[in-house]
Amino acid sequence: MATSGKIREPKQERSIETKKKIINAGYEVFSSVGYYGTNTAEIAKAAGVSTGIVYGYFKDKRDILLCVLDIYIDNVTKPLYSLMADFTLPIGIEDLAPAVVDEVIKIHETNSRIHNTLHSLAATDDGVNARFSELEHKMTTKLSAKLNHLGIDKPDMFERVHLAMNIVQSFAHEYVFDKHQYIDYPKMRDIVCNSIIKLFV
Amino acid sequence: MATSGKIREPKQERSIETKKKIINAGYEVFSSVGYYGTNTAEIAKAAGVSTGIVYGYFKDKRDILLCVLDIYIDNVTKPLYSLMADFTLPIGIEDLAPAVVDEVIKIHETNSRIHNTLHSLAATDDGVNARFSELEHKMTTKLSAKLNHLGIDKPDMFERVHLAMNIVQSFAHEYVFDKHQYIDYPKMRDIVCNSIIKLFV
Amino acid sequence: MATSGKIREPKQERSIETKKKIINAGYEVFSSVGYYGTNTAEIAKAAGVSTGIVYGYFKDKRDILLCVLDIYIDNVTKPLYSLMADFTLPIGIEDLAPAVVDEVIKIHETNSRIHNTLHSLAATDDGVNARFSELEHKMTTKLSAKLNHLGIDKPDMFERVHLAMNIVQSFAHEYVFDKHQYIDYPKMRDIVCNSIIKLFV
Amino acid sequence: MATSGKIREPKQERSIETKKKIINAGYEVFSSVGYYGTNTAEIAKAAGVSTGIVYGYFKDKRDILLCVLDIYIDNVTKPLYSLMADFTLPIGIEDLAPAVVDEVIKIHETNSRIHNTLHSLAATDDGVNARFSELEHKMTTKLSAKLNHLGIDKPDMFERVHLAMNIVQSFAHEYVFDKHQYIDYPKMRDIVCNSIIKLFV
DNA sequence: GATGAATGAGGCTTCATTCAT
DNA sequence: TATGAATGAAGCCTCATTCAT
Repeated sequence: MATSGKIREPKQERSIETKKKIINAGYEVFSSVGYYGTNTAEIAKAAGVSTGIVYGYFKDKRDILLCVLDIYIDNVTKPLYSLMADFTLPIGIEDLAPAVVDEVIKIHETNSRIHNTLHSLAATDDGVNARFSELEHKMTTKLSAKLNHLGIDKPDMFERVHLAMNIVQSFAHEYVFDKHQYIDYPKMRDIVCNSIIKLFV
Repeated sequence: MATSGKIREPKQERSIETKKKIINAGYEVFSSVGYYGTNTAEIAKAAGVSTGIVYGYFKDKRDILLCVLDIYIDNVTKPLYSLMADFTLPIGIEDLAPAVVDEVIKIHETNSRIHNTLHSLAATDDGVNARFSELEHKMTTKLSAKLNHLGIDKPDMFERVHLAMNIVQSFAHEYVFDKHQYIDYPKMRDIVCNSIIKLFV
Repeated sequence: MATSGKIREPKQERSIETKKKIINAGYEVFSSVGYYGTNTAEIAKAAGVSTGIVYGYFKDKRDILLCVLDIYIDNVTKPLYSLMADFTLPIGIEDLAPAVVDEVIKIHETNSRIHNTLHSLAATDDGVNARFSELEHKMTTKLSAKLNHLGIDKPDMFERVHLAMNIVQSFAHEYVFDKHQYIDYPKMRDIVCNSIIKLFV
Repeated sequence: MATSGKIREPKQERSIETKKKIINAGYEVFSSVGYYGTNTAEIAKAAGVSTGIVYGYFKDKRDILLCVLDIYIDNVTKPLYSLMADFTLPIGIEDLAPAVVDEVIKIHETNSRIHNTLHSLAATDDGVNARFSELEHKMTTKLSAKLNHLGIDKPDMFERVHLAMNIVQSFAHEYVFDKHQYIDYPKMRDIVCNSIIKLFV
């Protein structure tokens, strides 16, 4: 993040703490009422700081969002990377797929609301959009490499992995929000797993 | 839908035309800069009318959006229903899937930007969200019935159809925005078709 | 009412009727929600005419109010003049005062709400204010003359009559709105009558 | 009174000062052009502050008015209460009445215009109306008690006191605005005093 | 005369951001 | 650093009035 001269890059313990508090407050507030449904005063209040100081740490409101996005990306990637690290040979896609699906659901359960907010903004904010793309790119690359490493290989791996990710993500979203009463989500989960498996066998 | 007493329910040619102009302007403006990136004055200007008259036809800014949403839903459903009507026996899922995928891509090419805007709002607007859910429900039901009618049957049809729709939709989105340079979208299209086919054989 | 060239002074039956309908509608609407609580469209609607034609008969919104004020003044003065005409010798202030008080109450019962509205505007509208002053002036003069004619005479008659009118009016207002629960209004009426009587004996 | 979360309940010197400035500006502006004849921007300007900060201290425009009403009530009641406190035995209604009348005139000379504005709104605003009623109630009660204490007693005291107040008030109003040229106000004052005296002897 | 659609100025209010302390 | 009061641009909406038909 290119921070202009006016914005402090906090070095001291206390400052770092304050900045974190604001980001966390932003995370909460943006999660529950969205970016446009809130205002900086509320974020400051939720963080337990004054309105003014927010602009000591952030260039503007969007800058807070960008930091929240960083947190979100961490929240999403870390457990997945960690899960991937746990996969060791011998393991087949049959075991891998459900594990990933369930993990993504778990991640979504904690982050679905901020996901919504951030995703909403990707439509109009190129910066946000770019980060989502980058995230997908990284995940695709990492996952492909991992699968390859585990002996799972097919032509057009990027395309398959990417598609798999799309499927899992849109399913996790539905699952968490439990949008449709006519859908049996546990059953759907099995079908999802199966579809993914079939992508790699 | 429920228009209060103050809102004109246009009967005359001229009124209907004006209302349409505003909705179309809303469609354009919301498409290009999003709901929060614009204001009623700009919509009015784009429609070639005064600010005031907008409130003669719509309760508020959101009401315009809701009408744009109606248009969007029409734009999405009509060609699909029409496509479905064209499917007649004998036809297999192998032919059906690519046709649907290509049609959805085509639809998305015209409506992707408004789709983004509307989808963004579903996160914070229950009304918008409900309409999207309803749309998905209707599509799922119709498609299931159609497949069944064509002799394509499997257990858990709703779950399969719904998943298929999710897959197609998220793919079409990617395809249209051509987000990732490392993805070969035509190839991905084939994989998508294959995944869908496998859901129903 | 100096009506500018654009405003028709209706000559035809039908036009006169339309103008009356609008004034009556104004009377009703201004009575129930006040001058600022309404708008010309509502008046037109209540009158069963179009918005546009209102400006065929009236210069502006205020002009309607001024005509309503005329009606109000008629409503107030006519019954009082008629009552005064009924007073014939021999009659004393003891009989006269209660009769007037009761008549004013009766008048207020029908016109209290428009009275409120009009009185409100007198504070900021010099025209309205002037008409109220004129009304009071006329009433004072007429009443003084009548009393004199009936042999009721005192020094400073204008002052006494005017005060008497003030008393009756403020009482009638309270009586109609029954504002204070701790007041026994019938009793208060008797005291009011007595006070007035004492002004002239 | 009930200030929502967003409204500053000023604690600091500076805040209190600003709030006062706005109320005073409201008092002036509402006095001279009425409630509907002005807008928040003008009030802010008159107070020497920005438009925005007004909404830091007040919920809306009406809220300012309510605070102005508080000031008005203070302006009216304090000198009267103070005058009443000065009355000590032995004193008769003959001395008391003129003192009160003159005091009310004095009060009205300073507050007549805001009185007009506020009174105007009582017609359509229940809150304002209620406060006026309450004020009258309090004054009636206090005055009755005081008179009783001074040995002035009659049946139906509330009715008499209330009527006396009405008389004084409507007279003071006329006196201040000097509405009628044909009225000799000093003479009228004497008649008013006499009427009041006669209510209590 | 009559209609009701259209105009556009202006009011109320919010809120990202700055500033005095 | 920190506070929270202050700024002012901008958004949404209303409504008296005009105008095309």
